[in-house]
Amino acid sequence: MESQPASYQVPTEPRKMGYVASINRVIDYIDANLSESLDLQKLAQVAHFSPWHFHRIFLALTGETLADCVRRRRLEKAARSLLMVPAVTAKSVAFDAGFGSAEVFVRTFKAHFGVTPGRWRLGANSGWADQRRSHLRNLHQQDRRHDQLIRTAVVHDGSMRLNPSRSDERAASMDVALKTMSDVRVAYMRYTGTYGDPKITRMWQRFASLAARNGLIDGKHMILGVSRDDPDIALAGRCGYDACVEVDRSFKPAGEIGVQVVRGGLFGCTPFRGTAKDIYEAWLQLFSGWLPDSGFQPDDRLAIETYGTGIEVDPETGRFACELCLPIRPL
DNA sequence: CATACAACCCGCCAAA
DNA sequence: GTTTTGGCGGGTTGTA
Repeated sequence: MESQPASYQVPTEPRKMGYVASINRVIDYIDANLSESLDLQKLAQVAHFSPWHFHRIFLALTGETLADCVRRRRLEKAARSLLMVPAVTAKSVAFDAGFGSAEVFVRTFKAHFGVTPGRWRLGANSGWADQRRSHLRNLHQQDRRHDQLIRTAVVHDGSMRLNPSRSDERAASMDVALKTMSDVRVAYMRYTGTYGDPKITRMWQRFASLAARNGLIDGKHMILGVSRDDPDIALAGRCGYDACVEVDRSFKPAGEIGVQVVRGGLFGCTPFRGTAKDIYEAWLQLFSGWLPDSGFQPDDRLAIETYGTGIEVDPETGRFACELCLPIRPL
């Protein structure tokens, strides 16, 4: 996993699941309350641990401290806002994301992304792409089994900047439907890492069998995948993905499985068929191919993959079908 | 799980 | 006017 100070003991399996649930709950809380003040006391309270104990657990399992996590989530939100809403001043973007002053915002932004917010907004963020690439390389040099993933991820990285013409062709043929979805209460299992990683497929298998055992895959409950991050902005290895299944009020979180509400609203939806490796590029098509000329702008809700009420994966090819739903609002 | 302490970071003022 | 940098005190954080 991540590099950790040697003195920390990673908790043993059964207990670890409970910790994972607390950590997920706290991360959900952070993301939902970025503009509030999020100090250690408050977050430990959310997790029902003493500040000291929770700080230690969080660091051991996520590889970063709570304060670092809060700061990073704020920076990532601000970075998105800077690109998404050009009319708003950098200062108010900073306050929206929960920074206490413009000065701190500029300083921490530059320390994290390597450029000032102003330059980032002007599109001078290619340095960040390089940085993410090299970070990805470092991650996987520690783990040789992922050699193939490096290649695919780097190719994806390059293709999104270098080849706009091809996406234009496809945009014309892309069929996108506008849909309004309501909020959905779901049970979820969370993955944190790199999009496109085969570990996500394995998590889906674990999650599906668990859900089936609990009678949740019954042709009535909706199955969703939720991408929690923009891979162009979040550091490789820190992108979140939740495998979700709809549940009613009576369902209680247990062990590794948490409960959250996936926010509904207006989405631009397009059907997808392919393997887990292909899905990132399909998202890219929707985002950079369809969205710019659609008359809509991205909304800051989470992007959703809907799988209907059952998942069918071709055992031969690994192909599956779902619908990609991009949160949008009118311009 | 608590205390205690140094380092770090935030928030503020000034200014380029 | 907005964004960015520099400098500084006091509070928070990280860890022994």
